[in-house]
Amino acid sequence: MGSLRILVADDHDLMRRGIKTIIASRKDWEVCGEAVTGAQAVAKAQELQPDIAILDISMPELNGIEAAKRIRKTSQKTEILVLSAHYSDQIVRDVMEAGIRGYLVKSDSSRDLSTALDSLATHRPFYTSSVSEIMLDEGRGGTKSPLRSKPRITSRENEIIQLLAEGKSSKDIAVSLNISVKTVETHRANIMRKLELHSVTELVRYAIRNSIVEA
Amino acid sequence: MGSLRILVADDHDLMRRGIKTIIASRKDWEVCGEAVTGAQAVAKAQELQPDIAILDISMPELNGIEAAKRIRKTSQKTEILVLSAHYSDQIVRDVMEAGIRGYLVKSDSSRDLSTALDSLATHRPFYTSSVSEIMLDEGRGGTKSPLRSKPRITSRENEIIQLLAEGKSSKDIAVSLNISVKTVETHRANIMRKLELHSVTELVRYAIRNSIVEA
DNA sequence: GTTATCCTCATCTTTATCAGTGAGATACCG
DNA sequence: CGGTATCTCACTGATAAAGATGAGGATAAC
Repeated sequence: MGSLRILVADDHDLMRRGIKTIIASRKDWEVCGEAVTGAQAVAKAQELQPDIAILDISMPELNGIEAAKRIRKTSQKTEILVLSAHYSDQIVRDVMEAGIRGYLVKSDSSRDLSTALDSLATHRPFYTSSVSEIMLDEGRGGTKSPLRSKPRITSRENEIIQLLAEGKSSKDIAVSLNISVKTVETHRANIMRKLELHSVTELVRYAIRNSIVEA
Repeated sequence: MGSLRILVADDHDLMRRGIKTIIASRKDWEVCGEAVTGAQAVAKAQELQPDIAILDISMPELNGIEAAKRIRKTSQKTEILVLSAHYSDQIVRDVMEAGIRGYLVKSDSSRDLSTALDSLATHRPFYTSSVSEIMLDEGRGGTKSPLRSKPRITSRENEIIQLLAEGKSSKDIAVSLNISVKTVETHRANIMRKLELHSVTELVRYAIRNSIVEA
């Protein structure tokens, strides 16, 4: 038996409080840990092996999607629910690709959070209706599916997009990731080519549109 | 007598919950109303005349700053506390210019929210330390100019901000405005200095935050 | 009519980005 | 095992941006 152990990761203290009130409303649910950054979420998930991890998409250092991918490797039993401030097709695509089985927008009602947790507790996926529609579209395997035609952006590339959009230079990124500036520049070039962008300006707008960072 | 009546405006249900738990922790505080959009916040403030209005900056329809300006007109006794997702010098300036006496970043601890409410309840302003530093900087040398800091961006500069944020290079802009590249670069430098930005990345985010362009 | 602001253009130096190409290492998959 | 993808680092070269200063001309405000 035992209660459902939940890890809550969000950089906003007040948001974590809001989430915790929902969890506290059920006797069989408990918050086993909290995290403020994506990296911290990964570490705590590995340590605590929670039943569910609730991850905000927009977190410093490592965003929720990337954190989710890593948690899936180090803590296989953990179901993941991601929260994003805004809805976007790109996020949905990323969420599905990361094998995340729960997705909520923060403006959804908190009752939806309960429902989502109930679903994940019994290993049933939970997506809001808009997300389900996208999934059906993808499933049809249409040659013209606009969501399918986009090139694949790797985890490392996404990480670099985030850091670039946060205002860091190639050199800054090289230092913080402990890799060569040359490598960062190669990633940059690949990102630009894949997304058909031609300046950091366009890249920043891409990142904001897709909630990789906030404006 | 009577308890402190507080209006809570945020488009995220979970965030409102988080805020409400803080308010609920004090017997002499009560939530007298909630709002999901800026326009709704203005209407409810006029109707309820709360002691304090807590406004998220990023709300649909009407942002927190604009909502605050209107509330100050229709409900003079209401003290305003704004919350923003991230810290920015520009927001601080806007906040001060709007005559808002409380400012918190969502990543601040929820204990800071209690402290802020305590301050505003007794009509003392509350700003986090980083904000206070800006204010001191601004106040220095000007007896009556708390807004001296907000540099005026000229129309030509705004025009160039927009074009930059749309992804154009200095040369592109020079061509489309029929001026020298050197002139564009001077404008750029002036913009950067005035807004305390240090890269196009930051400039793009500034432009998006201030609705000069869309993401 | 002097002041202040804005727009304009310039020189100079240093650092960063963009773009193309190649290539070794590792890890995963069928 | 072989193929594919990813991450890593490098070289070369062209272009752009960042930061500091100076300065002339137009215009509107005091």
